[in-house]
Amino acid sequence: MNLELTKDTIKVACSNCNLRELCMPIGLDQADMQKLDEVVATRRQVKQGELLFRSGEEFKSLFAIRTGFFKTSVATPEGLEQVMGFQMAGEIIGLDGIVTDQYTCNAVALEDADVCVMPFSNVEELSREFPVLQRHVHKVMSREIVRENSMMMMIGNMRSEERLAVFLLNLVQRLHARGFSQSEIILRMSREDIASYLGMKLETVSRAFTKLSDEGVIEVKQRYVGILDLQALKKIVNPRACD
Amino acid sequence: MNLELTKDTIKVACSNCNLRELCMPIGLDQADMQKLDEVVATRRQVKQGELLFRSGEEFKSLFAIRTGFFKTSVATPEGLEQVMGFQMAGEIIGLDGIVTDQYTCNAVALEDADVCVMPFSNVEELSREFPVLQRHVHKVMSREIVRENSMMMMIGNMRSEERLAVFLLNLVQRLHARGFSQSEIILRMSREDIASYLGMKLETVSRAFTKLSDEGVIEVKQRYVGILDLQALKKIVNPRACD
DNA sequence: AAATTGCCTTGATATATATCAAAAGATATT
DNA sequence: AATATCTTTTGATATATATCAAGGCAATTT
Repeated sequence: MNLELTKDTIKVACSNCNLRELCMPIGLDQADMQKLDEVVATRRQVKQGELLFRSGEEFKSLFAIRTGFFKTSVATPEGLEQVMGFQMAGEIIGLDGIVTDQYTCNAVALEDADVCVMPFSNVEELSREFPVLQRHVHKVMSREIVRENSMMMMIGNMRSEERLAVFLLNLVQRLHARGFSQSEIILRMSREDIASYLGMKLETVSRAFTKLSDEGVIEVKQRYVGILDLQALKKIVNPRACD
Repeated sequence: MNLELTKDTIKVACSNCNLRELCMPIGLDQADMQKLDEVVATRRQVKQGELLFRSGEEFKSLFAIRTGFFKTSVATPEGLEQVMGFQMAGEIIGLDGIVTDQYTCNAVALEDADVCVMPFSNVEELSREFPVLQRHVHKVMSREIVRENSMMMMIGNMRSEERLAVFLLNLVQRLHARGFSQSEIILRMSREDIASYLGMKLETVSRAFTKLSDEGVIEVKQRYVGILDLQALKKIVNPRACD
């Protein structure tokens, strides 16, 4: 494997990574796990505001986020930015590049980040050898398809307040799965980013925040969001089911 | 391979299929092609209005459409239907089922259809043996991710007329790639289906049709749509570029 | 042929969100 | 500390689309 070490690229082993439950297939023995360490060629650091990859750039690798927070987006024909998603530790980005051998998105770090570079040739090679990795890769891609399905549903059917509620619920759920609070969020993205992601305008996002805040469902102070009433938030999304 | 033949299931070889350029990897020799015939276990016929699979059903197989036209959709919490896509000959459906081992969509035939049943275990097994198939599967999934990206962009940013224009352009383009007219479409779906897919209401779709028709860009007679001015239709989507 | 049904179109009105504009808070700069 | 810059909030108004309601058109049934 071509392993070039610079000050920006530090090799780490997936087998020792505390995120392996998120990134890697489960149920591997130590020996296999060590073989799978080879998917990752290098690590790369991305400072806040910097691009991990840009639309049109040649696709070579998938990236597993170790730390940090990313935004993926594309430019619309009119020159606006459409946010496609927000990604955090343990998540894989770059899947959009496979089909045309070019990334279609820009991926920008919303906070200092550290990613594992997984050359796609490594992924494919090891996938052939390890069915469990193969299955894992397929699931990761399928999950992204399903996620986008539900985004389409949301943008097509929900009102602004509901969309914001879904957005916040999804964020806390993912953060909580990573050991963070299930009731507090520090937003890494601007209101404008949220607006684009949810298919609305930033003013509408702001008003939706204010509304939820006035209703006592959440507490908002800049980019801090506290979930005061989780049930109420869920009820906004789905008034029927009161789980 | 478990190959049960009933009156509904007829085995065919991909190597002789006239859709192989759409479904299968390109650049295979005859021998490899015949090996890959094994991805397809059986064929299945689906009558208009019938389901190929339903949400919640156990995921076993992907399906390659040989003939016919499908709609995939999910039910919203409020009991409405959200259309996720329309699929035609040469396209693969069922990818959403991989992640949870259950299909998340309903797939209903909008006209009598004939599909190749590809047990996912076959797909994975042969993918390990044939890197070119492996790559193909990855591209198919990545393409779906990118397609949904652009749907999100469209629903989030475009106005009703633009959305309808994109929809029609996409349809003719795909139909033309399959040897059909590049200026005439027989819509297989209702106005309501289109509305759901595009994130609008059926009345709005109807008005958008009328508008485009009044402007002389298209000709509409029920489910027949004639493209009278392709350039104008493209210009509605992207006023800047006049390609 | 008349009647039923389903789908589509059209019209009138309501409403959610966008747009335009300004002020208020933060953050960074000098 | 004061100034400038950027982000967010809030208000007033405009507008695109949704909603409600009725009528038209085709296909199917009786």
